[in-house]
Amino acid sequence: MAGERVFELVERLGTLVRSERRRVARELGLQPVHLQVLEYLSRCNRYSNTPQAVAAYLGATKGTVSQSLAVLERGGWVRKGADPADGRVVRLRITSRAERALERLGAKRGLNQPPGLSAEALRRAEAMLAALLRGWQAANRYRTFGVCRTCRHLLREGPGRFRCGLTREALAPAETEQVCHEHEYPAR
Amino acid sequence: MAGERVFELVERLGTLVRSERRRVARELGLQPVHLQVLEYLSRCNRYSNTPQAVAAYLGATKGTVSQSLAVLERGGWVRKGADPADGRVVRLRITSRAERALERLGAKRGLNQPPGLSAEALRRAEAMLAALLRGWQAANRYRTFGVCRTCRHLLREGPGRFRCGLTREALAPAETEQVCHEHEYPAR
DNA sequence: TTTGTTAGTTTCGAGTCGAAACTATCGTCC
DNA sequence: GGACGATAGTTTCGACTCGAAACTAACAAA
Repeated sequence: MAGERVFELVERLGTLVRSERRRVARELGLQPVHLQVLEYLSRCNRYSNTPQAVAAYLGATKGTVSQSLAVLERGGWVRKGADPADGRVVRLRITSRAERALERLGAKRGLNQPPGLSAEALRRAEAMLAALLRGWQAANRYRTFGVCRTCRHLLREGPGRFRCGLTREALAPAETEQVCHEHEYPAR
Repeated sequence: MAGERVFELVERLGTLVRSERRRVARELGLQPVHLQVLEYLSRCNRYSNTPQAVAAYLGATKGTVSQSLAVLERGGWVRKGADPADGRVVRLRITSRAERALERLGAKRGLNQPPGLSAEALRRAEAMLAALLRGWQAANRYRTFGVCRTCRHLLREGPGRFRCGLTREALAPAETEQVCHEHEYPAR
């Protein structure tokens, strides 16, 4: 069956990406998972920077994430803060040190792009992978972690004026490009 | 840049596949990596069933793999044997117990195929992913771990008659569908 | 006020992982 | 044939992951 083969290819690609990440993480003296946490926190919006959201994103338990965050905090990569509205909630922010590290990493990552593929082929691959991801996430009821721009809850109130239909809060245009743990694709 | 976005999508897909694998592994009382090892050993050919090949496949060090294999052997999933020609080499075989477990797993995996994609779309996705994988592997000089059928070393000596150009040995048709650690795509 | 829920932390044991030191075997070169 | 170097694996160490379960604290509702 074709789905089987696709599954396998994604696995192999995943192995490659992972071993690449492992290499980079070691350079920074971090575990691969730490890098994933930092990458997520650097791209998520203000509703999604909690330990719980990180756990959902990684598909790990909250206990595990709690420990990883402790390590990251000790190392000066992440700072924890209290939520003004809810005393139970912890708000996570990456430090400027982590930001700089991620920037260097992003610059490097641009270098190891798959060669031998035209820009057009890359665009098609991107669309295909996105569809694949949506299908799988829907089938397995995972959180989708998309950006607001593609979310069913986003309200467009005018040119450059946005609002989240869930929280009723206004969103800056730049914020609609961030990842949200409440993200849902529109019903088709 | 488009490559960046593709990289990200592959990562997200990888996370999904991994958390799915974690679930299945836990059912069997195994670590996710153990499952990967068993899957590899069930599909590789007779040149590729060594600890070193497993390490290359996983992108891990031989020390790490050695420990994982010890765990798998203790649990009765894998058996080690000596190589008749080279006293340094260990040959790995999965037990019938492991084979049965993988079969049940494969049957299940068929169920969680991405829905909402036509057979044609799946075929295109497959080709796209394969090209992506080849590009990345070539760029980073990773071993490709393809099946003999797609290898530059495979010699076709007649209908249903094959030979490996590296080892000079004859290969049964079924063997040309197995994964090899010496695999290389033809020069383009 | 009690009861239940939610967000996080802590603890435990088995295992991962890389690095480095180590053993054993195989080729090669003189 | 013996020395040397390469190769295949194993072992050891320390920091960390991971899930499960017990736990704390804050919130919510009845």
